[in-house]
Amino acid sequence: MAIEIPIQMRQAVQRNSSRCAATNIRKASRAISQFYDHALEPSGLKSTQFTMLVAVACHAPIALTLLAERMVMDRTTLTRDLQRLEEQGLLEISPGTDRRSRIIELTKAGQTALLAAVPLRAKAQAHIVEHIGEERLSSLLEIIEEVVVAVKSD
Amino acid sequence: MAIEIPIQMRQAVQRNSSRCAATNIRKASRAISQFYDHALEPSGLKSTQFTMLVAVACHAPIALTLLAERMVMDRTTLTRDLQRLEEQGLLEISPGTDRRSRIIELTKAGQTALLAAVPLRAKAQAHIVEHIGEERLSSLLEIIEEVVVAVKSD
DNA sequence: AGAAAATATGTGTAAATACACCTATGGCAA
DNA sequence: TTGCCATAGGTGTATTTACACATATTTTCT
Repeated sequence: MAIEIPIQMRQAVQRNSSRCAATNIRKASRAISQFYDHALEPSGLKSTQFTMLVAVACHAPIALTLLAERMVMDRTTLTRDLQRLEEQGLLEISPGTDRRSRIIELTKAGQTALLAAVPLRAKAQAHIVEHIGEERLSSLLEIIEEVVVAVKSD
Repeated sequence: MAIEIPIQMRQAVQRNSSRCAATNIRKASRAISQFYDHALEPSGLKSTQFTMLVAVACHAPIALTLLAERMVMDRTTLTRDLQRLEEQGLLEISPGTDRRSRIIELTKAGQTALLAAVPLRAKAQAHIVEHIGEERLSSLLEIIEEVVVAVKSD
């Protein structure tokens, strides 16, 4: 059964939580991901997939676990994300010399898709820079990196 | 078939994309969500659920679509997130006077869970503040709010 | 009043995410 | 050499997320 929340309690909860880093960063993550998804639509890539292809392009050939660490992402998440990209023919997953490991590389189609998406991403980013300026974008990137370090130093 | 990425192309892609707002904010979102999830574990709430209960506590009684707008979240996402919280007895979803709409309110159990979680969240946040300082947290919150506005003004 | 438009929500489907648990392989020490 | 433990990865399951499409009401206009 629903209850009425006393006004003092509302205010107390709000004071304590309105500056919640997790809440606000997740909110921004949703909004920005949607924005970039729409911007990347002509390329057929979602923003998450674009991010993945960039990471692979920069590090390939790289093993799965190492790539997961670089992306601050759970290894098992990466397994399935990469599977989808492999199904789409954008990258290749092959066993390494150590037969336990999987080596991730771009295919030609993956490289083509990535190069097509790069200017679309740049345009989306330019829209944000127009609104907030390079300075503040730099500050943002700098601070969130510090936050990532902070939450991992635990 | 995998291809080798020329070093110049790697560098070009990396230059263009390493400052990608979407990539970096999603990365931070993953890291921070995990950190808060662990911190909230004793309360039985995940950070997403905590966020939801806070929003409901602050706005209840509120209709679903309006709550979705406040949270910058897709309406249909909220439908299922709220369903789970309802199943757990933490909130109540009832039809409003307009029989199309659903009104969301906290239950007593929801209020109890929320109050138990508030100090856990505060402790998690304190850990971050210790590392980056109040100043930079304020900057972060300010800038991401600007980014949210920027991507919605389209 | 009746039809059309607007509003509020739900469902099917799929991607991104992570945790607990399981398998396969490699390295090292007794 | 064999047996143990560490390392690399995959699977089952569940949550968070959103889009396309469908349904139920309400409002508005003629």
